[in-house]
Amino acid sequence: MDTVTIKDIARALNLSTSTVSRALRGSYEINPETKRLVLEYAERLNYRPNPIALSLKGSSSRAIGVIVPQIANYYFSQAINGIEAIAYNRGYHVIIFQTHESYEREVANVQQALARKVDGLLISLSSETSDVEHLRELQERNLPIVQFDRVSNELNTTKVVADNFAGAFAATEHLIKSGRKRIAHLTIPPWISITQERLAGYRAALEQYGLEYDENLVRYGTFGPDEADKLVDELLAQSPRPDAFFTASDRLALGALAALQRRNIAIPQEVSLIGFTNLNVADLLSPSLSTVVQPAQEIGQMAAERLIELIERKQKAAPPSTIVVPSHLAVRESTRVSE
Amino acid sequence: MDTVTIKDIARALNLSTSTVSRALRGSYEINPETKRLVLEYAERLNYRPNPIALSLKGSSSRAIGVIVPQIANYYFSQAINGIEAIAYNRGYHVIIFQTHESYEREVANVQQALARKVDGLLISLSSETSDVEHLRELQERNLPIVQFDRVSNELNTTKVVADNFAGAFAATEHLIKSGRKRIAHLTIPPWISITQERLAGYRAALEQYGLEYDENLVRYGTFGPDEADKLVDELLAQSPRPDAFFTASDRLALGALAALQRRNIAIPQEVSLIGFTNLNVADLLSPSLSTVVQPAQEIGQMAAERLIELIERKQKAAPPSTIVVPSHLAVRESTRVSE
DNA sequence: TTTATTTGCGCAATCGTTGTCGGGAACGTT
DNA sequence: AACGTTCCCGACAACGATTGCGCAAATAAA
Repeated sequence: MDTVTIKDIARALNLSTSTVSRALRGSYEINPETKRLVLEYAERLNYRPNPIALSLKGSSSRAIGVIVPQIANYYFSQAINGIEAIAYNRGYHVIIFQTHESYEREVANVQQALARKVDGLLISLSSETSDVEHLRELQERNLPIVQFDRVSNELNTTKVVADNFAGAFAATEHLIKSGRKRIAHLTIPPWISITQERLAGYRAALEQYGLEYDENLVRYGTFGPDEADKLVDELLAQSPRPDAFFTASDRLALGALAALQRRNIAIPQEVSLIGFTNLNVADLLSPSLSTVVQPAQEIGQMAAERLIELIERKQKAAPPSTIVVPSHLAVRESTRVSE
Repeated sequence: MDTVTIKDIARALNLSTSTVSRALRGSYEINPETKRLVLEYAERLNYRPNPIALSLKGSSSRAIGVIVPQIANYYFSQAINGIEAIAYNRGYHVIIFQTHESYEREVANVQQALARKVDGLLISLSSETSDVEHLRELQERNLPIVQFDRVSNELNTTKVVADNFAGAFAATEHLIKSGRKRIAHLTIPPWISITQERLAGYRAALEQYGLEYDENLVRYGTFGPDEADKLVDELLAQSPRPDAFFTASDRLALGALAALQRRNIAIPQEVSLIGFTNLNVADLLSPSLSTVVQPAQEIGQMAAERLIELIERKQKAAPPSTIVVPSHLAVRESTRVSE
């Protein structure tokens, strides 16, 4: 009584549903005149095919699942923004799932996405995830998957990531060139892909400039609140004290900034601070925060584009590859030494 | 071959699909023994009912649609976070739509949500929306709707909003009490509900403290980028010059802050600045920004709770009401005058 | 005129699940 | 012995759309 179905059209035009269906999708074996009639009537009634019926029929659901640790995070919300923009243009819907950094919820979310018959999955792994069997299974069932940001190399899928190595290298190099010698690295859990890459970039820069890598200067946070305080304390307790902090996430950067200010440590006079973040307010902070800028939205866009290509081309799509989106250095007050 | 259906179970146990279906939902007219058999087998095969088939069948899709202007906005991403948390607990999925502040896309999104057979809709109107016929129609079709944040009073639905009047009143009062006399109000488009309420709070405070309301001090922005600059210029050009700015959104607050700094106007010495925002970095800005804090996540949660109640109780749910979530004042440096 | 071929369309199955109906077996009641 | 009840369960249709198959009429070829 409510929404128009193919049956309504068939009844009204005294045709069979098959004919209407074929007319609507322009099958060659329908009389042009009949076709016109159907099309006009459908237009007039504002007919829209029922996507639920279509998914049930087995074709596609025109929905993609997006699994991220947390929506209320500037990085991910921007990435989702990019994803949604592409998906919308291509006629797909986006169903969002949050893992809240929990492996269990990630597995549950993957199941749910599957049950919803999403045509493909975009995922950024939770910090707890080390085992990726739940994804491998999907892959074997031929569900298109694209990983982004936090990816696992155990999984042979297309991946879209920022250039973490180069970004970390550039940040570290910048600190070294501005005269810093004991550069601490405050980062996220070690088993996450981006942690490794950033750490590698950090080490490579140290090495290139003849500074020793001291693992006591590296601290791994989780994603809990206010843990930066503790980590900063531990690092400051060392002697000689670090003269620079390189942090690997928004939260840690802000946490470190707040922690240092609370301890009345002058930035950048006493210690420099640079973040690997995505904050749009970095230059309004006090002091304005130097950052390695990640193109979150672009990453989301590219991931969505790749996924849709995978969905629509299936077998004949390009083989899994890793797309590295460049990041760039934004130098601001927090690392500006005037000596 | 892939996912387990009720048919597989029926075949394996030599039963009919009807019986299996009934056994699974514990119908009383199934032999307990049979029931046990079915349940066990289903458990073993990890059977999950196909939600697509269920939605087609006409019952519920266990999905709710969320329509917001923009995900990459701290307010909305937090609200969505709250929504998702509640939805997840109650077994619902969240399908996200962005309007990008476009009326046309809002209408399209509403249609899409409908086509997806969402069980209910949470919506925060786009800034372009003045006509709400597209929603009234849904309402007449008995689709549960809850409006939040940017709501229309043309529509008799449950609404969840921050206490915009009280928040604006408190902000204005605070500025007045700290000695400000010409308080400018930088706000969002006038036809949005929250604009009206905040404006009313602003006016009420002026009136209560015997200050004249000057409409030249009120400027309406859109949601475009970098427009704050222009508005700030216009306001500063007046004489006497405003000695305080009260802004109504994150973007305007940050824009005003940046604009004032670029003009080398000292905050709070020359002008005070207070925002009606949801920024988590407000106290790390330079100067730290006084704000009226909106409980975005809580608003999302309450909206989701109300919606699900509406969905599950249908007719016998509570009648539409407006839930006002209190906001509070956070005074920081940007309004701290030491005279 | 008879036989092929094309054109245009309908029938029925299908996807996974549920609701309506009805029917056989076992039991209890006269 | 005949009838009425329960108790369990299966057949069938339906939700909205697609699709393989087949069939009739019209046209072309023989």
